[in-house]
Amino acid sequence: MLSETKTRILDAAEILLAQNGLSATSMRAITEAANVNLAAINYHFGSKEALIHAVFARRLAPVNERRLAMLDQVLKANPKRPKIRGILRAFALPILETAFQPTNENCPVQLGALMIRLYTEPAQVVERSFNEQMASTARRFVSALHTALPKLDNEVLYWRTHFCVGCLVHTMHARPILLAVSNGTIQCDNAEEALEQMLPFLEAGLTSASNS
Amino acid sequence: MLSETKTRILDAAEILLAQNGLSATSMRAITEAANVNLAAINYHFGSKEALIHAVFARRLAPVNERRLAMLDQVLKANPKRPKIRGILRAFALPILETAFQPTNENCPVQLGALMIRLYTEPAQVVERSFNEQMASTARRFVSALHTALPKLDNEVLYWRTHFCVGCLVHTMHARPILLAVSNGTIQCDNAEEALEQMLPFLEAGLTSASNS
DNA sequence: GTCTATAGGGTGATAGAC
DNA sequence: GTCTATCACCCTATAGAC
Repeated sequence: MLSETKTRILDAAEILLAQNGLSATSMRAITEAANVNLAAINYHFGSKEALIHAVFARRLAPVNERRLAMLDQVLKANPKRPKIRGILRAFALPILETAFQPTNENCPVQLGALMIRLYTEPAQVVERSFNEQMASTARRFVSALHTALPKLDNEVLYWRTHFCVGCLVHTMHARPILLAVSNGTIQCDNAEEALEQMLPFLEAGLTSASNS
Repeated sequence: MLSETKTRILDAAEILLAQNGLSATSMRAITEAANVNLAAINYHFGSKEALIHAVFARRLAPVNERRLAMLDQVLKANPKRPKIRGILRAFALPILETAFQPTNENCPVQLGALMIRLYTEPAQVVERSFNEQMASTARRFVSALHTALPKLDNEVLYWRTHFCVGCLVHTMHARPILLAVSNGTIQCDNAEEALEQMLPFLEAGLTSASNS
């Protein structure tokens, strides 16, 4: 069980890290927001880097558990030819929901903005988080897609999975851009709506002919 | 004409900003790499923020010029029903080429890693760069896609354009991830190869039925 | 477990000599 | 245009009192 202080630090840290990025967020800013002392971070986590890792681990672990549970369902329903739409949904929905669910009402932070740090911040800081939390999950999904699309060349499958991840990542963190380019037409404030737009696009891309 | 010092600062800055991010890159690191004095940045650019803006402007201006020139060609060839593949190519190729073209042989920096900062770093720092350099170009392309896909609902078109940008951005900056997940199968070291994989995927996504 | 105090160093920016 | 020197501030981490 986490101490209350530890939880308060994690809560404050994930909001600030998501908003401002990893290196732009100071331990001072975190401790002030969490109403704890500066030394508390080092006592509870050891260092800023270890705190960052803990922030990612807390959010990613349950997301990936849910992803794999949903994937198992999809594979069990059609073991020989699992449904592409189901695989994509299992990959996207759990993380999209965290991206559209504010952590608390005072600060409706997009967790997508936190996730994007895994892909963009200087490698060594988040590499451990990425490898521990994401790599094995990604391989499970590529393997499922391979079963669903047996005729697709392996190399093409890797590329297309990569494109799917790109769509997902961009959808999670670049909502302001979508809002701006669409002149305010598109608000997009729930995961199901985003998913409904995304799934047909991704499935069509995955199943398209390689060159036409 | 730029002074030699100014150019050296821009060259050094773009490499470091791309590698380490905006706030993690100090003016001291830049001036050391450029072999100029610390005060030179403030003399030539005024501030760190103004330097960052100059770095983006120098690279994005020619890219967007080329994009719009290519788009004009595509629109002129088929004014009433321009080819989707051509529009996508005009949007993607110019920036992909800069992403795969090292700025100099000493440090083969991916310019894609620099571009991604436009999407991920704290908004106010790059907002001006984004608005000045990207927003109008994006609108021209959305409008062209609208002409090419007249039956597509406006809202759906915005979403799908957004997904296309996501694929492109991810392809430009996340090459290491593609390399890792594919177990080293995919090297991907030139723009044409990436484009060949991307265009069928995006076109299929853009033209897919909205719900199936 | 939580605090204060501080070490030791990096940061952007600027004044002023040359 | 380019330098040195310096200001005022922020940073992470830790020692040691309570």
